[in-house]
Amino acid sequence: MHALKVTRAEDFPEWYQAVVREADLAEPSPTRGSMIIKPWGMGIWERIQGELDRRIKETGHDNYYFPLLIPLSFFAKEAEHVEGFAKEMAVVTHHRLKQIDGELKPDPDAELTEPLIIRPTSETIIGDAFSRWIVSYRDLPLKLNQWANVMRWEMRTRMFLRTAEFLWQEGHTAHVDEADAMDETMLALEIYRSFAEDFLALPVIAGEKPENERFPGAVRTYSIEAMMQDGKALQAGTSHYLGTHFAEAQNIRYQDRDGGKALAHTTSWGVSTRMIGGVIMTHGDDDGLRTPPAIAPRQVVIVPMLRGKPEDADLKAYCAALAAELNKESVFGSAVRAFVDMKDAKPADKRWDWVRRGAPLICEIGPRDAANGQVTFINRNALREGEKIKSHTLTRDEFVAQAAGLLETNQAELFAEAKTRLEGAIRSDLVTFADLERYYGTDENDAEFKGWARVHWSRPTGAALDAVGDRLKVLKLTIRNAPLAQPASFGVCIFTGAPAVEEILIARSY
RNA sequence: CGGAGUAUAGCUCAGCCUGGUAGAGCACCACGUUCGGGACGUGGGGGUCGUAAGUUCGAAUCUUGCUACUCCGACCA
Repeated sequence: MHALKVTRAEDFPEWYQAVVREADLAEPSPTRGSMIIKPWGMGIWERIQGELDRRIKETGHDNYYFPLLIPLSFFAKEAEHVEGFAKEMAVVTHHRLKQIDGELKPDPDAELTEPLIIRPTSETIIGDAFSRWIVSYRDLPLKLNQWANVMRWEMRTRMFLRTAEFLWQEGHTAHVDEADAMDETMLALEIYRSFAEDFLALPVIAGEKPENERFPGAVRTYSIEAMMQDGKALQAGTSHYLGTHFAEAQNIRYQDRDGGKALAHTTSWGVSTRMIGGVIMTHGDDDGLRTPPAIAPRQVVIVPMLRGKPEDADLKAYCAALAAELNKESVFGSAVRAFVDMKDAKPADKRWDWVRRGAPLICEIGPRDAANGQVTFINRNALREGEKIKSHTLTRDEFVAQAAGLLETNQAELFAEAKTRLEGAIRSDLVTFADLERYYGTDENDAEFKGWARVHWSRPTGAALDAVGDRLKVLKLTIRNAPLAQPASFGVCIFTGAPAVEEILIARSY
């Protein structure tokens, strides 16, 4: 009897929805396509924010905040960029409401002279600021970051993975030349890779996106790709080298040493609340989420077995003291986050609430534990032995001394498990397109687990690349990226038979 | 935006075919019994059946429009 009604094997999308709901991560909101992020979900995002913000600042970036609303005319300047986002922009056109025939409507007399766009991303308005702030080569590099919400009017939304409004971090930088901007692009990508692996326990493959998957307006786009438990790929972060496209569109020029005028080279990079979706689909099980300890808002949850009797006072004191001792320990560079769940509810219910949320260590302390100076706990990573819940008992001193180590072990185990799955599910023996068709098949009802394929190709461009995309689309596949780590020599292109120049990852994706 | 499905209590759903004025389980509240672990008994609160219109003496039930959500696709970071 699992804590969730749906299992991953029965229906993966339903299971995902169930985890989001049952783990108290988020719920659908009355606003179309948007979600209410609940405490456990927001707590996870706050941990992601805190650590990533630290790493971003550590590498020489400062935080700024730009406005939510962007003048429409700003988008007209970069053709590819506007083409990429035009179909999903929310537009603000009025500044007043009025009762008309008993209905509250935008006041026709209060139409804005220029419509405002709710930012889908901030390149344009930040570029405008850059053009004023950058005068000399001495002003470069300019390395900015902002934490913000953005809105893209998506046709089909899914909690955390693709919502109309989402939270993210967007870095924007300007540099003297391509070499310096490319260094920055790769630095951001490496921050994401190491952050995902070290902190979220998400093994990822970093690489360059093919031409047809680039960010609108980018010269080169890089991504980190993670593998979900259904074998699909999730793009968990992106970094773009924008060349001088935005500099040209927005006149970001500087005076160089020789007194000449030159265009700045810009970059942008971001990760969003989508990462939480990746954590769910990587680490969740049929009892809910297993939250990686590094991002768990509460790492050790203590559930006192209260019985509404006078002895409860002693038990509460014991639990409070235990939490205080744990809080003095440190793990992942911060204090251990221990919490006593004093909610007036049945202990068994509280236990299952924390199991579904995925608190890494759940202590269930009864009067006998308190009397004997013991701690009885379950480890969310190894919740069951067969069908039965497995509980452990240590002395209080032992538990306090070992807690940080247990959390670190759990973090490492989650990563190792996901890494093994990732590496075991990449086929590199598919060398012809027929091999690819045979493996992925075209049967609509084929629910068998399919991982990724790592294949050689000749990097076709333009119409030839579109043709490749069409052939893959039949198999519901897309090119994810060309991993940074490439072999010394190549075979032939799986699509054209021409000599290959690169290895790429192919997968079904979110 | 196309295809399919769904919409009845906080949640999961029954009732609809064959129209007669609202049900179950879980959750919630009270009391009691339990108590090293998703306990049990008794009692109780809670729904204008997504929405609008039509047919009818009478609509959760039949008809039509609309809306929202889920899944698949298209689109997309």
